[in-house]
Amino acid sequence: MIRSTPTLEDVARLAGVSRATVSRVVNGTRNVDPRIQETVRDAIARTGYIPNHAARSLVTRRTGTVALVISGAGGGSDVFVDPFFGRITAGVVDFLRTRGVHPVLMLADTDRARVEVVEFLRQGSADGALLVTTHAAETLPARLLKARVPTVLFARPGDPMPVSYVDLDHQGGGRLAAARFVEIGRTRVATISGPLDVHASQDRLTGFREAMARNGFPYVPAVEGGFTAASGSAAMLRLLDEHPDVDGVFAANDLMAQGAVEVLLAQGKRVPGDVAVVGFDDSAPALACRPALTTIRQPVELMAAKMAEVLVTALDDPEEPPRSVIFEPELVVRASA
Amino acid sequence: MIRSTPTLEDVARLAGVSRATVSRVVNGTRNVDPRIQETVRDAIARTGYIPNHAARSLVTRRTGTVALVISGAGGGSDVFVDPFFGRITAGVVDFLRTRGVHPVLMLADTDRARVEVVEFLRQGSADGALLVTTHAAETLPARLLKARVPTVLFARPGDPMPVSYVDLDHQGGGRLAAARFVEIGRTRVATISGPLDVHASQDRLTGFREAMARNGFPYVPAVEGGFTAASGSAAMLRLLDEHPDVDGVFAANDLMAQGAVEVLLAQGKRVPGDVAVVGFDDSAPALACRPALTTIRQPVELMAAKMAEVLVTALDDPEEPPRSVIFEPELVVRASA
DNA sequence: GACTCTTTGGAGAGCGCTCTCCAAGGAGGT
DNA sequence: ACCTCCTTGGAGAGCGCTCTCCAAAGAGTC
Repeated sequence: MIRSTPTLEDVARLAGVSRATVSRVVNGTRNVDPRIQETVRDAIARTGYIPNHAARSLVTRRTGTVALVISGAGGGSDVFVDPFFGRITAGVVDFLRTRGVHPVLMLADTDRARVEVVEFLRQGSADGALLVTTHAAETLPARLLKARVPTVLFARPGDPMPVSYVDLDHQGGGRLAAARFVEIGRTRVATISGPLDVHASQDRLTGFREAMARNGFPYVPAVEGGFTAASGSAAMLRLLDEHPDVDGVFAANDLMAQGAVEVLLAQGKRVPGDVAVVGFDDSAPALACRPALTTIRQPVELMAAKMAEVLVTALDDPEEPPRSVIFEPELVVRASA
Repeated sequence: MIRSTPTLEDVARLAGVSRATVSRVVNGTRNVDPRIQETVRDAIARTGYIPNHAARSLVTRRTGTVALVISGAGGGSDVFVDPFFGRITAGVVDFLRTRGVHPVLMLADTDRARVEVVEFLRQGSADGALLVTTHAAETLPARLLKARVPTVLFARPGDPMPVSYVDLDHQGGGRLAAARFVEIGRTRVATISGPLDVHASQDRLTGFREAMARNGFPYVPAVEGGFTAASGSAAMLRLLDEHPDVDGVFAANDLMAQGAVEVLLAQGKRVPGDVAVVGFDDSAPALACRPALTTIRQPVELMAAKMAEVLVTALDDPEEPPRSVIFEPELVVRASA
């Protein structure tokens, strides 16, 4: 028997009712006589019927999927091994699965890729976009907005625009780090910042410096890193060269902190004895590092889940105005500071 | 102007041709007079036309997406922070994007989720499935096969069945590790295996033991771990307790090796001076570990890309018989052994 | 110049579903 | 007993696209 997949029509015929009725029991719209429902369900089971997704979304204009767009500067698919994006994915998937929505993974690392993302959304392959972007200069938010694609960003957009987003109070995070150094009496602190074309990096740096200034330390040396362990090591080397007497280092993420600790240890410094180190994120490397990192916790999974929630809500009510949700960071004291 | 998205019909009217002709120039099927093509393209540009995906796939029976299914035992979305899955994702995305195919992420950690995966595929939401499964008892391959869903597995199926897959020669990997210990003259080696309900774990263990036996070491103590750093530490502790004189440890993945090294160092042993450690995978932790891990490299990205390639090929030619591609592991010598 | 063959545009039939509208029948009110 | 209202099933019109089939016109052949 070469039966192709059964359609609504087949089920209706077998149950002796109309297509509309079968559709009603499948979707639970409107009342259907319980006995007829029974008959229909039976027919569905017997035929092994399953609704065709394309046909359905052709008329409903809904696909039940959203695009999860990762916009790296040019890192390509390397981003997937970054624990930060892993945590985002986890948070997004965790929320979406409860709503029967599926994420399709897209990379927006080249202009060609960006165009493809917009086309993907415009042709209705997904109902909306979750955009994880770090660089302030990213053009995708504006393009998506123009194409009227429901979008929620992870991190506020480079230029102010009417779009929903979730974000962290990065300045607050910087202040938390500063407070820790003050608390443990460090007086010669420096910082390894993230890439300065990233809002979050700037904010962490600003918050840190301002809080230090308010505590009587007008100048905090800073070296720019690239959010990788290697860049953290390099930055630490430079810092040590220019300020050999440094006794506290705030790194703008855990990976860089890890790199810094390694250099410090290799140079015979004790951590936190000689130099205290504070990281940022509280991701896996913070725990794996020796000594374990004191860090500023960013609830990435929660933020990602919220981002998904905001999108799904917006999808259900397109009239809703854009929303922003800002999360608060938290100091996690471990061994390094 | 409240224009809804333009359709083929709109473009056709504007260009003064039929729907079929516009469809032809959009899809590049059949010849169309260059001048008419010009007119049509112009009309497309003027209207901002973009093909509707649902309508198209309703008739073509193709969606241009595949499901990337991660089947964890019950770990939930934590898997996304595991560098192993990150590497798989990277490899898959890297290949698929060159072919204009998009992966939708799905978790199959509960039976309910497994049913949803099968339904998702059956209703034609995706053209095929990439299934990353470790546990030999996973039922999804069989279900997918029964539903006639084009599928490619990462790791061979628990029970032999006509399905395509990519895999690593895990036994060969175990042998490579054994050879290293023999080469550096270790005589009291033990191993921390992965979960034994995972084929790969069994194979690595078997390969390792057999090779050691062939070199005159009939018995290799083994403790079962769970592929996490913590489980590696726990296993090392037990091993040390039962065999205090151990001078070589083969851990079935880098994460566990990392955990083991930590315990060793904490107990005052030198690595590799007193105890040499060999990991498996060659993922990020192998490099981050101090000392850097000597490990068995598994080309995960390549394997994942191949998995995607095999699926895409099968999609284009459904008659093609199942294929299996086995990759060879490689010894990477660093500091720990 | 009549023929066949090739090229290319148009017409129209679906793909499988949802949803609006209509009709039939039963319940309730007077 | 009549009328209105509510409930519920069916008919049928699309949703936007592809693709087969047909026709017209041009090219080539003898």
